[in-house]
Amino acid sequence: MNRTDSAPASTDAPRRSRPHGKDPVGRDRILEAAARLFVEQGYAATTTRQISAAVDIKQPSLYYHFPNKAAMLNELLIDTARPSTEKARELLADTDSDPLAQLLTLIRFDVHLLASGPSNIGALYLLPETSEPLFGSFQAMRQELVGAYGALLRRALAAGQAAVDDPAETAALLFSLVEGVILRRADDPRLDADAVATGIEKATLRILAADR
Amino acid sequence: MNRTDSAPASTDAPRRSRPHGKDPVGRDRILEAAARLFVEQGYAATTTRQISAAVDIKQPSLYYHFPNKAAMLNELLIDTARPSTEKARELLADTDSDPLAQLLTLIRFDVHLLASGPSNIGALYLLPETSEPLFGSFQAMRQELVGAYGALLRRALAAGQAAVDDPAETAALLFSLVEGVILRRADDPRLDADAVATGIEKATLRILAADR
DNA sequence: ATTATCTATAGATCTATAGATAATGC
DNA sequence: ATTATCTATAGATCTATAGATAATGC
Repeated sequence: MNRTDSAPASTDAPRRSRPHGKDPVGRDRILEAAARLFVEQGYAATTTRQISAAVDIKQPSLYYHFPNKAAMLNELLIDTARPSTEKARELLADTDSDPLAQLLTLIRFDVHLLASGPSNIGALYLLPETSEPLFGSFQAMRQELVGAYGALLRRALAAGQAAVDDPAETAALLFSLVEGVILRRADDPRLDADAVATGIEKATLRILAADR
Repeated sequence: MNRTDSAPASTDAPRRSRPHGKDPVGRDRILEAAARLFVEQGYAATTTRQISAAVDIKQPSLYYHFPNKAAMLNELLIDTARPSTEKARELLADTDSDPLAQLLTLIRFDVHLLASGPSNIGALYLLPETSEPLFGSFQAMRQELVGAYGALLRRALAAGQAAVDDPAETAALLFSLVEGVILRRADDPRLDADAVATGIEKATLRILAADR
């Protein structure tokens, strides 16, 4: 709405043109606006006109940056999921470290990702539209992340660092405990990321019977 | 889609008319169809035409049963949330029983509600539209339920049945653990309700340090 | 007379395309 | 010449209302 800034859009990117006397809006500002609206209103309920208004351009101008509305959601989903997936790969590749500590590291990483940032970006994961095949690469990333929780838990069990009856069930439960942050933040926008991270870490240790 | 049944719509309700030679569709079948579509596609993405087609009537005929689309969602939300809220009230009113056992009863009740039934009905809670003021009475029921988790946990702590650092944080965490069932069921439609309930109950006992 | 449907349609969108154009960089 | 915008608009919806009508119950 309030587009009055005249500073360069970016500091390191090569300088671009400035038609109509303003700085170009750029994909990133459009994506930020779309993210906030998608999280607050949902994907289908958010119109391209609302997105364009939020960055103070006309609705058809969006199509210079994106081929369609779904491409915006796809990019947001992948950008949001990527850090977790990369962290998980990195941890899985390191087979020399303490697996329980690695699992806790992954959990803390994910919790901070979900609990920080200006908008509840993880709520994008909960949009019904994400289950469409169009967003398959995002779904694959999430499945990879779930798999990493399971793999790290099995390693911790093999190392005698945890004691649980049903490893698959426990891995799914831990994952949903982390994702529960999205639901909690939706209920309470002022959620304290550190308090939540601490609570989930302690709960994890107890669930794994790793604290006695 | 497949509307061929000719049995009476209901066994106990007073017999109603049958225009056009078919049994009347009735609010309940419409709500079931709407629920499935809202869960699968979201509210905004589901058209009134899709709902009507699912019960084999024409789109405007819906408006004989409901004033508008939002009224369908509102009724679904309240019907879905009511059992949990009533159970919670009932448990809170009984101050003579074992509070930890009561908390576990409430958790089991909610998990079964979310994990059973033909569609993932709890996914209605996650629709972005539910945060609109229009659905305020639903939101109030959910807040009451969250409050009950907190109240029962505090009673259990006072009775020395649990040991946690941060009761408010723990209550919110337990609640999100239960609601996590919605997310797990969205990922895996064939989720085993009993296995999940057992897993969550055990996790709860450990989180509360009530198992040692 | 009442119930539950139907047909027809108004009015309001919403997404995306076509083509023009102003500012910039070379 | 390229970039990033604009105006105008096609075409496809989507929700809800108006009014007609067939089947049933009294």
